[in-house]
Amino acid sequence: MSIEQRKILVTSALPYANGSIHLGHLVEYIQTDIWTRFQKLNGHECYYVCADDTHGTPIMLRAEQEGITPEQLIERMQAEHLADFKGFNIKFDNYYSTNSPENRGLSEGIYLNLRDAGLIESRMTEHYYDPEKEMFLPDRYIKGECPRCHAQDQYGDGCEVCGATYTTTDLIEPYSAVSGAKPVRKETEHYFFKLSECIDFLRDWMKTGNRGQSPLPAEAVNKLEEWFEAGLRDWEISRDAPYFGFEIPDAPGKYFYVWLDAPVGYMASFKNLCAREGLDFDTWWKPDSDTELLHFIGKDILSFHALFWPATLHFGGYRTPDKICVHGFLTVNGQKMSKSRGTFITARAYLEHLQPEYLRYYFAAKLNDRVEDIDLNLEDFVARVNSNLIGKYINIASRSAGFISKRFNGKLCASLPDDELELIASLQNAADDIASLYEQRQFSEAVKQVMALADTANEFINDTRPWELAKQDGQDQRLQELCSTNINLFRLLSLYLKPILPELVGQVEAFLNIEPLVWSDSQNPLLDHSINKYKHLAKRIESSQVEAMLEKNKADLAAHAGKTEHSPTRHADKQIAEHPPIADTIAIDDFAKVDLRIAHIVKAEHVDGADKLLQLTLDIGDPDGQTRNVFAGIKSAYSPEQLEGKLTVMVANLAPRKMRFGVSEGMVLAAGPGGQDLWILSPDQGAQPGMKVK
RNA sequence: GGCUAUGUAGCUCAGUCGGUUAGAGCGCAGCAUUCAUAAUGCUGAUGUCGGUGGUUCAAGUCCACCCAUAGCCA
Repeated sequence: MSIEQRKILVTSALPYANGSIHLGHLVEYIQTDIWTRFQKLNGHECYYVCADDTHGTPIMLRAEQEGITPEQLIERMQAEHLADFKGFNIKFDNYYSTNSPENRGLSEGIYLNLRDAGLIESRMTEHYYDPEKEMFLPDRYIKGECPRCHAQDQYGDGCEVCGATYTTTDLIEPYSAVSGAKPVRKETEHYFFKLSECIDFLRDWMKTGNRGQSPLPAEAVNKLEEWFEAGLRDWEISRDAPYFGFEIPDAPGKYFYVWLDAPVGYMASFKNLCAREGLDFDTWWKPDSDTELLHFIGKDILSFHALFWPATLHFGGYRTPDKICVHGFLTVNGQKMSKSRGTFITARAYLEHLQPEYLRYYFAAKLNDRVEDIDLNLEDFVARVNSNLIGKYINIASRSAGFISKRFNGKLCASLPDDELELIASLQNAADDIASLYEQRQFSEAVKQVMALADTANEFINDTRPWELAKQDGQDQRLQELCSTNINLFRLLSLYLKPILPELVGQVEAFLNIEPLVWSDSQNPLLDHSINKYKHLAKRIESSQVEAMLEKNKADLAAHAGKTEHSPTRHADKQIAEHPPIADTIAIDDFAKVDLRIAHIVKAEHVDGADKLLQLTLDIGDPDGQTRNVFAGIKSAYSPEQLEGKLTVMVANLAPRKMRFGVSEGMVLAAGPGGQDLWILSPDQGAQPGMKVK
């Protein structure tokens, strides 16, 4: 394949410096890494840059809680992140930090350009303020009572129990999740980016991109149409001190909101690389640059990358991205990753028990160019790796190499008969198709095609029966031809898998005694060449390894419970606060007012139209056999089947409350911050329905 | 609640413009094979295409509603 050399800059979303890398993150880094490795094998000038996203309130508060500076915290997290990425053979050309001089300079420059273009405006706005902590609070740090269903401890943006969405100011009895203090409303000046004025540019960019092609997948275009339809709101880009971030140049005491400088971190990381490698930054970032710019992101941060980012770039004086590659989320065993189920698997826990390239292979076998969630089914993972990678692919080398080293001193034939050359050619001819699948990020289809070629190779070996020739006199030459053919087939398969399995194929190259393979090598068979003695290249996964990983992961999560809050998404304001402080002291009489009873969950069912609720039928030992009907906001943590038959504790004398779906006659007790991290209480064995808890 | 997606064999997924009997890999069963750290080949069984209703000569595919899963609503 002779092609013009392209100049391509690729990024993955920046991981937030407040949490560990987990398998969900890795979908993205592995996807990006495979794509960039493929481009490099194909001879293009391709750079893959990333950085830690280091600013924002959660970092500031966590550092404070640990008694260290934010700089110390982000340095430690960056080292952790880098070790995890290295463990999975993610090869960045540069990995940097948003807390860098380059990023400060670029962010300030973009801001000033936007200001000069008349797109920055300051307005007085009212926000919640924590008088004890003396700081403004992001919405996620305000909790209170839901204005619709009156559930307690709900966040400022929506109710986990009834699913209502509202704004923080609607909360009843709000309190600060940082200090527990009652927040006050306070006016402050904020800076806004007038996104509303960018709508024509964005509509146009969404349709035709930089080169007449939409930079977005169809699903994302739909989503943007929806946003355009609703009209774009201006974007608040400042935060008040105290804040860990960059101070706004012409506004002392005001800081850039973390999401302003985070994507600029892509540029900053690249600028840092330019300085090191002598590249010209402007060639890549000037308006109308003829280089390519691609961002790989998860579907959760589409708005930042498809609205704010292109608009800030365009009006800030830079080029816009050519492509936003959007992937879905990772589920484990068909469900959202969950700490309580032990499926919130960290990169570290995986690496301690399993080989990184097996996960790379599994993800590759499922990834495509669409915004779809992919599932890590652990049983399927074991079966698939063992049967495809070991049984089909590695086995081809293993069943041919012995003859070559024992009988022919490691030497491959100098020439092959036409039939064998034809077979090799049929694999060579697949190179273009497979390349185009990699290019289009259809990795699952690429893997499928490579595995079909591996099947062809195994069929060939079966049909030609080299092991029989080995026992016959005078068949040496034929045996050598066949085994040389098989080694050539194996070499081609290895090349085609190299973007996915760089480390394993590195071992293959050592075994074959060849220079690192590049894509164009597919067209030249390996003949008249000495290979090294075969050492087994890869081992099967034992399911016990997976179990050990889950155990270890569970133990880690338990050890860190309450210390670090993870979030399935990876950015600042999604992070959840620490435990609320202990409430005011009460007298025993106050407690005695609460009538707690052991309840038997007779029935649990989904509620039509409710996002968070399960309807429970509870038996609390009523002599007439009367049961209680309770709506509990625990759907995100439990399925009905998990609950039926269980014993739990309920408040039996709570005033019945009319909810949208019926009357709730009490509440069940549960602990945890919410979402999947919610655990209902259950009594020790022997307790009977109706017993009073005292 | 609104929106964007997804739902096809035990598992993981293909399925183009609506067009014969709905496919693949894995797993499973039987046979063959023993070069291969147990790996391979051949043969075979397996489906209420999430549900209901509609459009059509014809629906996995188009439409409406519902259910489930995930995400977004800045």
